[in-house]
Amino acid sequence: MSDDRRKFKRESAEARKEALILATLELVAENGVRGATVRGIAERADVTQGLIRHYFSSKEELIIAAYEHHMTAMTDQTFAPAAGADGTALERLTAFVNASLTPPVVDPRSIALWASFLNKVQQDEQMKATHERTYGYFRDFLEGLIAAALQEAGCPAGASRLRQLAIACNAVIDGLWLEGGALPDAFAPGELAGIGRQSVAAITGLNLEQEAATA
Amino acid sequence: MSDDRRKFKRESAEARKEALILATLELVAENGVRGATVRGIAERADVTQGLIRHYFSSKEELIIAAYEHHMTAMTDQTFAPAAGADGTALERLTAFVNASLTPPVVDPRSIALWASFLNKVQQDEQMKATHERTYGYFRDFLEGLIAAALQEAGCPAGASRLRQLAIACNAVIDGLWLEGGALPDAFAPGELAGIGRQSVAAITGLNLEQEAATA
DNA sequence: CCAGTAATTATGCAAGCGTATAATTTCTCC
DNA sequence: GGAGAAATTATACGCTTGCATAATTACTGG
Repeated sequence: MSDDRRKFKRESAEARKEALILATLELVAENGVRGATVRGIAERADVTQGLIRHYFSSKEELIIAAYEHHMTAMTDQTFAPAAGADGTALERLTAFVNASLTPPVVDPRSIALWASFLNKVQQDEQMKATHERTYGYFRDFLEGLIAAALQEAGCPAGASRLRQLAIACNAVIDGLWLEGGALPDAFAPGELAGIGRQSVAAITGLNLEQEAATA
Repeated sequence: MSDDRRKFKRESAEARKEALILATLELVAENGVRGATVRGIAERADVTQGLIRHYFSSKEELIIAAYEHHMTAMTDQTFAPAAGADGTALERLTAFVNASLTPPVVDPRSIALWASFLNKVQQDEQMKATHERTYGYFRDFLEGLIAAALQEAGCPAGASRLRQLAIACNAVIDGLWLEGGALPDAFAPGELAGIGRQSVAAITGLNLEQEAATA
């Protein structure tokens, strides 16, 4: 009948790698990088530990792959809503703030991952490069949005002031992202994004108080 | 002559505990909680590993003691400059922002410690309590300063708005603290505090642009 | 100055770690 | 349908870990 006596099923390299990476991210978020053991990851992915070595030449390599996977997912989630060239610069800035401060970007698991990876990022050159590239991309993108919105509003700013505005707005967004992830129940849905829009508005002098129109 | 044949020196319980805690914080900042091994800590404190068990009944207990030590040091450094009742509320708010965004509060090691402890904090009840108490104290204190400064300026705010302002200002400070600690060379001395003052000013509508007068 | 006691070191143990390699099992192709 | 190849499991090794306990060493009080 339905009792399948097979002891395992073969999967494509892609599917297996992804499953292992997802299991790794779960355990890293829960127990940190060192707490994410090869045996634990294998169990979470429903395979035996030997298989990990078949797809990744070391635990280090798996960790790096997982980190890159996570960073890509985060940037995709953040940038997609604001990447469309349609709409005014102000609308795109608003969409960016909103996306950065609502799920799935705001999420306890993301905070935990960010914290867990921090040590490794500071020590491993490859991870450091990934981190700085992502971070720089984020801030430059934000600075570009602010510049365009200010231009649009008829009050363009110099390079020095633009840099300061981007640093400040980036900081509010980061800080709110952190608070929302660390204390998920302390804020009503949408409250964080609302405070974010108001703060960015106050700092830049722009008016992005209203919710972004959904496309 | 000066060749002291003694194999070790006895120290007071206080001094030994503090030395062990400081060694623990160093290693936790460098390698995370799991990477701070009993043997590593003992070596860093120039003792043998057995001594740790003599002063702390387990590694867990040492970690908790180290966390509490660190949190106390952080709050002391942050609150001391603004705790003096002298000066206007605006001056105290300014001093608070400055203290939060200059060394030794802004420090790569603090960020590393914060990240390393995060996992443990979310799992251990005692550490969680310490964390929430510290965090709540920080935000309530900031909210009080903002309330007093607004009152002083003749434009008091309601409870709901006050809460939002405190959340937003707390977020900017946290975000800048994070950026300054993660990228210590990206900012000129005092630049972070300057951006912090400007941002808090923009968000609250207060005017704390000038540096705080030193007492 | 010398015994007693507490601090400190020295040694050992069981469990868990990452990694390596051999033994199986599943699938594909002719 | 059976042989070859690749995926997966099974087993083992050396090392590190936290913890326990015994053996030393340094200090103190009479």
